[in-house]
Amino acid sequence: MAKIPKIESANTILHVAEASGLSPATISRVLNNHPYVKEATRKRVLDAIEKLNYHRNNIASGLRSNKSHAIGLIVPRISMTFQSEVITSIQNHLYKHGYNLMICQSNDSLQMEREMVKTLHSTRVDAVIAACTLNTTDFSHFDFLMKSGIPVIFYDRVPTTKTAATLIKGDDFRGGYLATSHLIEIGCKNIAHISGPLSCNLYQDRLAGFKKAMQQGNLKINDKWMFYQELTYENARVAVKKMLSGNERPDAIVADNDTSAIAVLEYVKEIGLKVPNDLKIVGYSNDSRSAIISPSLTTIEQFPALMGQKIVEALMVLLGNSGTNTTMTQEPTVIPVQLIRRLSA
Amino acid sequence: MAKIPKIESANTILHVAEASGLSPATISRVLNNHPYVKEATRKRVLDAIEKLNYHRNNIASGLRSNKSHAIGLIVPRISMTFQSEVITSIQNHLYKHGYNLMICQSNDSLQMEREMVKTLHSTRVDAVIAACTLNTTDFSHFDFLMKSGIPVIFYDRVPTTKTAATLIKGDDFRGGYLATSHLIEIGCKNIAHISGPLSCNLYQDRLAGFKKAMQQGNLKINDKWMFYQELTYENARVAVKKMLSGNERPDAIVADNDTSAIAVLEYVKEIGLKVPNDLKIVGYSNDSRSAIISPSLTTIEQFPALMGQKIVEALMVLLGNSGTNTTMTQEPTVIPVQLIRRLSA
DNA sequence: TTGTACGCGTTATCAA
DNA sequence: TTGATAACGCGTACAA
Repeated sequence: MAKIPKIESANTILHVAEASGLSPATISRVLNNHPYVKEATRKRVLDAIEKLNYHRNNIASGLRSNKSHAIGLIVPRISMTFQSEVITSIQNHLYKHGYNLMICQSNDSLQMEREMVKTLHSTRVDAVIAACTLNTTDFSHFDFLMKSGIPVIFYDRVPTTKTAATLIKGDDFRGGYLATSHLIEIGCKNIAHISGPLSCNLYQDRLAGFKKAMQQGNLKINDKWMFYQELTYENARVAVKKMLSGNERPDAIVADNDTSAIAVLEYVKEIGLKVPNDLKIVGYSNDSRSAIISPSLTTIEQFPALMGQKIVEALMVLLGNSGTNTTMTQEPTVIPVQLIRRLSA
Repeated sequence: MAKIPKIESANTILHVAEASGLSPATISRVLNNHPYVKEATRKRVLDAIEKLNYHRNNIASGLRSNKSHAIGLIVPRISMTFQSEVITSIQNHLYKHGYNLMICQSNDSLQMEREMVKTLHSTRVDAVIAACTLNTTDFSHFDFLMKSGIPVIFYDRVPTTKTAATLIKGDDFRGGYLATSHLIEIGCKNIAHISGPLSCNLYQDRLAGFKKAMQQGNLKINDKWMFYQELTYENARVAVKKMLSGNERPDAIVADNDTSAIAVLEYVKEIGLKVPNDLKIVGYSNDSRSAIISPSLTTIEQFPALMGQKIVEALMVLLGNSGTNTTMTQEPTVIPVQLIRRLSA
């Protein structure tokens, strides 16, 4: 037999009003830090609030004021290292500004992403932050939010076409460039590239950086060494196997994430080649595994915590909570990247 | 000059009612899948909803029905591998049941945790899921939620004292036991232990498992080899340095997380000892790094995805959404653990 | 500086 | 099976 707990239904401003001998309007004023409240009155109200253990009902408040103080976040997968670090940062900063974070993951499904936009609209979040799926090339489902007055910030995976949304992205061009030109500087001539799918801006930009460095180094790109694929461990393994089975072998590989670079590194060790002597490898993301593997992996740091901070700063401007009167630029905010040199290249 | 976007203010059920020539009440019935709506009427409503691109205002709905369809989550840090995998699982399962996830991180601060309980109460979440801070020994701030009719589920780091909340925990006793008895089976006699702080149930239980295995193996516990500390890389390094600088040296170390085990492994390699020959090491959590490091790390798998699933299942029972009529047991639900044997032990 | 009265959009109750 | 009406708790225009 389950015991039925006695539920104290929550106090309202009416209770506080009664307890303090004031009107509900005054209570509301105190709660919202209105001017024109006598200090003594404020104190009386705060005492009553304390005594009754009153907590504002944000649902009712939101209905009236049209502000939920919740921010929606759509993300492909919470547990991807880079994403989880951005999210950690976003949540910490948002909380300081009095906003809550409502989190949705699309699992890289475009259909889920579309659904979640609707859900977040229904929830009347004050804004939406989104990192899109790998295959989102049409971003029009987000227009609905903006038309309804809900600002949208895209980060990491962002639209390449014109949009009214705010964009915050890593410097993927420079990341691709740094990785490649580092290899060239240390003497590589035959550089392979494991890229992500070009439907996604990230990999377009990294590829452009790769090409730029190759061109500057007067190196030819060998199409047999270029792979465009989802960046899984298995795919990378297949790719490197192919590359190393031909007559000509690359002397270096640039991979667009650390998972792929790790797959390469492990395969190469398995078949008895030495890294970096026989083959040099550069990854992307500075995943926690990259410092641990041996030889440790040279990779590109993306500063996820900084990205989270910039996202929230931009959001506060959009929501009019920023101290500064900054006008939003239409240009994307670009988060820097840095080559972390370790032993693999 | 920023251009002011034209904001279409959202349609309400009143608009839908007008467009379909029905009353708001009927629209609401359709939205909530009430019985007693004629099929033809339902169709008429759905058409109007479609035409107007209507989306229910969950804030208003929540005010009236006293259900926000949001679940609060309090977690020490989103980006810890284990936590982020549990969260991923929780979010995926919750979404299927039509609930949103509002996420807060305490950064292992008890004061933040207390604040967040209040915030989530104000938000009128339908339930709260919490993994507490390392130093939460008094859980009374959660009582407030339960008194207000908001059920609480603790997972991973749970209270050891009696509580009305639902508990879902890993089998930490067995994890500690498996790690230790494995070492004993392969011949270790002098086993050290790097434990977390005993304020936390996790480490109490793992320690008890350790002791049980030691006792069964007729092995003596050497107090100089027992460390109780926050499980950081640096702390573990200091600990192992101390252990290996004495006259007697352990032949194996059980660490309560993989970060500590990795710190041990790296230090031991630095000073020229061989793992597993000179020293055997077992970690805890099956962190992604543990398979990558060399030698690869023997560790304990905790099945975070399963834990997330069980959390949501328990929640649906508490919220009365479960198909089954299961009565909640008062016993904690225990998620199994498994020894992952690799090369370090 | 404070109080009165109304409305936000939805759902529940009751009556038809 | 459907409609009229009140209520959820709060914020704000307006009056005092």
